[in-house]
Amino acid sequence: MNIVDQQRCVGRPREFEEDRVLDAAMNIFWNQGYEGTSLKDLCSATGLHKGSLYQAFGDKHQLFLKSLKYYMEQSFKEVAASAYLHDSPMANLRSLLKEITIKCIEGEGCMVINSLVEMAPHDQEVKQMIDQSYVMKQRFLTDLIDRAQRVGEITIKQDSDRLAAVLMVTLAGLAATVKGFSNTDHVSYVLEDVLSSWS
Amino acid sequence: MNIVDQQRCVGRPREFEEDRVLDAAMNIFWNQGYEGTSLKDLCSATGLHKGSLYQAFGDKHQLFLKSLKYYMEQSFKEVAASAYLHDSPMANLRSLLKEITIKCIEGEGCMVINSLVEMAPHDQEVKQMIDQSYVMKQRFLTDLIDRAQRVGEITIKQDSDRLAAVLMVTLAGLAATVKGFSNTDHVSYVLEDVLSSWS
DNA sequence: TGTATTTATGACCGATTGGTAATTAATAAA
DNA sequence: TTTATTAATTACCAATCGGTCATAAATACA
Repeated sequence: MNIVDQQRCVGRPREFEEDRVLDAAMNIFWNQGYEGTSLKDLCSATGLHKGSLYQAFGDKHQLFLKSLKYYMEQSFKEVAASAYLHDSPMANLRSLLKEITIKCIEGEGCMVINSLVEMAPHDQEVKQMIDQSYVMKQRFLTDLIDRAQRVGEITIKQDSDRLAAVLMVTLAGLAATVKGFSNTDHVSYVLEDVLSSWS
Repeated sequence: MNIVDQQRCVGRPREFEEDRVLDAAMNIFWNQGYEGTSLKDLCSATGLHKGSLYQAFGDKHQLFLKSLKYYMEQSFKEVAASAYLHDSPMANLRSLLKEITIKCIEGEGCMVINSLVEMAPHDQEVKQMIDQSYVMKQRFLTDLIDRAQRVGEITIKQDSDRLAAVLMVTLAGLAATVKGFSNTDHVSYVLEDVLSSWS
């Protein structure tokens, strides 16, 4: 019944771009957490009044879920590309991890890890979202490690699955650790050190 | 002027043990975070009315700081002992990490990492407390690694400082990761896998 | 030019927030 | 027994919380 490209053309037109609002909401949730962010904060960050916010995105919790989803999509896009720059799988892995590290330091953490720590134990929807992305990311890493192992760039003494799990935990640790450090030099080396012990 | 062991003996005596209240407050902050815990929560957890809570521990933030300090002391005591069980430094390191992992899974995370993620960027006092304990713990690990390197149980290809930093980040990652997993099998192996690549 | 429909705005809601202060109760010292 | 001192309890506070609703404004269509 619905025509796919049908524009909403009845009634007063929206005065905001949905993605720009989502981006603003994402940033403040990322920075302050769910409980730490009030509707007032969200209004001043997005420039919308709360009535509009509710009509467009639902209540605070729904808006958070949409913000988190938006974060996951954007951050993955931004970072995944750097895993296809080189011929060598190991070089790709390195540049991927380097890119993640940089983004993590720049953003002073990762919204997924923040939400995992704050909400996952008490919020089934958040937990599920994070779990899904976790599985996908770990698979992404496993593939990369697998290829590196097949060309002899990484030892085959350990399973690619388990090496990927190590990386996932290390990345989570990175995202937590950067929240407490002004000097991020030490942190930048950790992933390199982990990789260098795999050759 | 003050006699050290002088009991407070003037006025109505307290009906609670300070440590028991601190333990209850710690547990609920640990579980729900700072913003996620209300005074009502704290009252029902401790059994005290808020008037008493304020008189004895100050406001919510001060009570949190005292709870966090209490957590740090208790958890360190509980865990550090397992680093002196064996003759081999590597065996001591292993049992220490195993013990930390178990406690982390049992407690569904670590209050220090929770607080780091939620509060450190916006709370200077929390940040300082965590930073101090971080330095101490890393030094503790560095010593252990150093001894293991001197008896040839760990490769000297990498600096003990940097290996300790890797462990610290991995442990932070562990504390974050367990908050999203019902099945903790995979997680238990991560630290072993890291260690096994150091031999 | 109405009319229908959607959006923007701000007043409004009850509940809860962290925090205070007055009152009562319990003890030691005088 | 009176007095000083501290603790327990509760009534109370302004501010803020997340959320709703009535109204005005802006568009497409008839």
